[in-house]
Order: sequence, then structure tokens, then C-alpha cells
Amino acid sequence: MPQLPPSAIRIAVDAAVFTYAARTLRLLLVQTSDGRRALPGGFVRDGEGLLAAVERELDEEAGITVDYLEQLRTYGDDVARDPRAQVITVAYWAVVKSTNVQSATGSDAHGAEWCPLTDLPGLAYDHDMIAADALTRLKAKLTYQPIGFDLLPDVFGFSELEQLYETILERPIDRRNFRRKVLSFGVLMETGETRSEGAGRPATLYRFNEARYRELERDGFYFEIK
Amino acid sequence: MPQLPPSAIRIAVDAAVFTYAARTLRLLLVQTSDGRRALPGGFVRDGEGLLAAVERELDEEAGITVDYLEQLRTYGDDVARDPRAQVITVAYWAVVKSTNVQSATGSDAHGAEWCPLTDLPGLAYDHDMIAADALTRLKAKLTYQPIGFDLLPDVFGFSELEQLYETILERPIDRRNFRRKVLSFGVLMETGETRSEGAGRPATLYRFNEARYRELERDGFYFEIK
DNA sequence: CCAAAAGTGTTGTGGTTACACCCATGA
DNA sequence: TCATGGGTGTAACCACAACACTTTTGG
Repeated sequence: MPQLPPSAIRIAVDAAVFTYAARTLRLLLVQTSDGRRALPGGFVRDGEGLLAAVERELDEEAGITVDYLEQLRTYGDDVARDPRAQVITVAYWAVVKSTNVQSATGSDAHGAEWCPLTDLPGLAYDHDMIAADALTRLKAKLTYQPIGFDLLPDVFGFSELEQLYETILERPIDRRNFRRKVLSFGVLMETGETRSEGAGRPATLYRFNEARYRELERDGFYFEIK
Repeated sequence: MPQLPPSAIRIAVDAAVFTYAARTLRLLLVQTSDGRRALPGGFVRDGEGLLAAVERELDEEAGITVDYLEQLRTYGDDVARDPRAQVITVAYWAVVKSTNVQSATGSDAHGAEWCPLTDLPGLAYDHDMIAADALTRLKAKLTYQPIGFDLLPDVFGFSELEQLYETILERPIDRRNFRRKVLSFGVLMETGETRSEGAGRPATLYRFNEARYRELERDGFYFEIK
């Protein structure tokens, strides 16, 4: 089997990881060696696949395993985006339930921190662009895929779901229309439990029925929230 | 400025280029050194950007300049997809007007050929997957972006546009509804000319008004063909 | 009993679908 | 005058948007 010479071009992966809690959307940031903030990521090792590389970096740099992970796009037109070498980066975006994160705010043992989207600092390299592209994708995906359920606890009340949409899409949602629409898809199961949030009528709790969703999807059904 | 050691991982670009003429959608194929068919593409050179690399390869291997080019996704999870080395490929998809192609069928001076989508051979490496993904994206994009106009001559009749949609989406289109919908966008200009296609009433000819489309797009307008 | 959050129906409207005949030309 | 392809209008239906009060709990 013929071999090829090594290349001066380096390949990296970076990830924009979102989490949501208390009406706040947050992005996972790490510190570079020179103290700037950046998305978690790093070079792909020889013999390692791309997905494996992202998952490894997220574990190493932040100690997390995400709930949903998808490729965003590859950035490699600006040859000098990293001053150390020509680096092409395959960017991913991901979401993780806040219940699967130890410290959903502040910085944890790994030096990673969850920064509110409304309060992002400037990021190293071209990570501002990657973060912006990832956010655009998250917003879009929210409207035509049931990705919101990967940002909520397994069991949730309708108001939580509604607030999540309002927070991320940055626009008000009509409660009645929203509820009717989502329920009409038939992908939520009542748990039979309720939960009181301080004062006020207790919320009936639901769980996302993923199996049912896959089934409907196969049959040509499309999830869509305007 | 610190330097990094070279990598055994090689980075390549590949492109799925579509063209359309005479109710037929075609994909651009080239021959590998061992005689198999593949998408055009090749290794990114040191110091070269990704877009530049695709454009160079398309020019070198097929002598074409495309009308629309967009990144598809990056394939690099299967570490052994190319037996010569670990190769990560950034796939693009593109469309080119048949009027901008010398030999829209058969093979040209470069050894490239335009193969009808209905008659694709098995492709080398994982290019079957890339071609399938690109086709999926083209179909989707056709319904929410005016990409169809990049597959037609500058001046075209309504039936041509309609047939293009029917061919690519593989479903019948209602002529009256389609015409009403497309005209309602206000992105077509009558050229004032007509053209007879053998027998039958001559078709009034239109031209896509790209400037107008950009303007509408900026104002929050969305192109959409169901 | 008051404050707070959850839950519930109806009506108007705009966009999509379905559908069949006349028009202009070449042979 | 006939065959061929181009061009046109209307009615039924459905999904979405707009909109405000009642219910259940904790304090």
C-alpha cells in the first residue's frame, strides 16, 4: 500500500456546546494557554476519527459528554487563522442538558466555564464566527427539529419548554397556540406527576417520547415550530 | 512564532457538481488512476485555502468554473476511507449552468464526464455517500432558495423552470400554482422576448433578477417552493 | 383572599390545493 | 385544421394568528 508524505497542514476540531437553565442559554468556554477564552477543541490525533476527536477534547477539557452533537462546518479559507501553523478546523455544535453538567455556571475543575450568550467575551482565533454560526444553527434547528428536549431535563413542564423557545428565539410565544401545536405532534408523554413552582397551580409534567418521534419521522412527518 | 510538527493526516477536498439540461440532472465524474469513477477533488496544498483548493481542482480536472458553490460537510470518521493514508475530506457541492459547460454529456478533453443521476455507477472511496448527501442538499435547497436559476440559462421560459423542479424533486408540479407562486416573489423579469419550441405557443422568456432577490432577502423575505 | 403560575376555545384570515379550458403557433 | 406546448381563474379547505378568562395552588 503506497504511503503519502506528511503534511504541514494541521487538522483540528472545535465545538460550540450549549446548555440551558433558568431562562439562560450558555456556551462552554475554555482558556487558551495565553489566557484568552476559546471554544473547547484541539488537534486531531493520527489515526483518530473526527467525532472521536471532539468527544475526547470535550471530555479532556471540560469533563462532559454531550446529549446531541452535530457537525457545523469546516473553517479553512483563512490560511493564517492560527499563527502557529496552517490549521483547518472542523467545527461541531452540541447541546447538553443542564442536569448532565456538574457546574452549570462558573468554572469547574477543568477550568471550563459556562458563559451566558448575552454576555460573551471576544474569543480567540475565529471562534467568534464559529460561535455565531453555531447559534444561528441552533435557532434554526429549534424550529424544525425537537432539539429543545435535549436542553431540558428528562421531565419538564410545558412552561419550561415555552420559556426555552422564548429565550433562545428571543421572541414571545403564544402559550395556547404553542401548546396545541406541540401536543398535536404526539411526541410528549404525560408522566402523571405534577410539580409546584412556589406559588401557582402545579404543572403537569411531560417526557419526550423519542421512539415515537423516530417512528413519525420515518413516516414523513415533520416537526415544525414557527 | 512557535511551529508545529507535520501531521500524517492528509486533507482533501471533493466536489459534487450538478448540471441540468433537457430534463436531465447530471453529476460530474472523473476517473481515478486505477480506472474507477470518483468525484473531482484532491489534496489541499500547503498554504492553500479550502475554497481555493476546490476551485483549482475543478479547473484542473474538468476545466470548469461553477456558478454556485457551497460546503457540504467533512468526512473523516472512517479512518481507513482512503487506503493510502488517513485522509479527511471536506466535501463541497456546486451547480453550473449547462451553458457554461462545453460538453454537457460524454467525456471532455479532461477525461471528466457528466453522468445522469438516474444512471450513476458505484464510485470510489466514500463518494457514493458524498454524492447522495449532496443530492439531498440540492433537493432541499431547491425548495427554499432560488438555486434553480443557477441550473438554467440566463434566459428561460416558465416551462423550463417547472420541468427542472419536476425532474429534480421527482414529483409533478401544478403549473398554475407554481407560476402564481414564483411570480408572486417578484424576482423574475420579463425579457419581452418569446421563443417557439417547435410547435405550440411561444413561451415568454424571463430572467432571474438577482439584485431584487438580495434586496428582498435582506428585508426578511423567504423564497419557498413546496 | 390574594398573588402566582397553569391551563383552556373560538374566530378570522391568508395561503395552499385542486382542478379544466382557451390561446398562439408550426406543420 | 390539427397537434403541440403556453397561459389563465376560482372555490374549498386548512393551518396559523390573535385574543382573555378560569383553575389550582402557596402564602
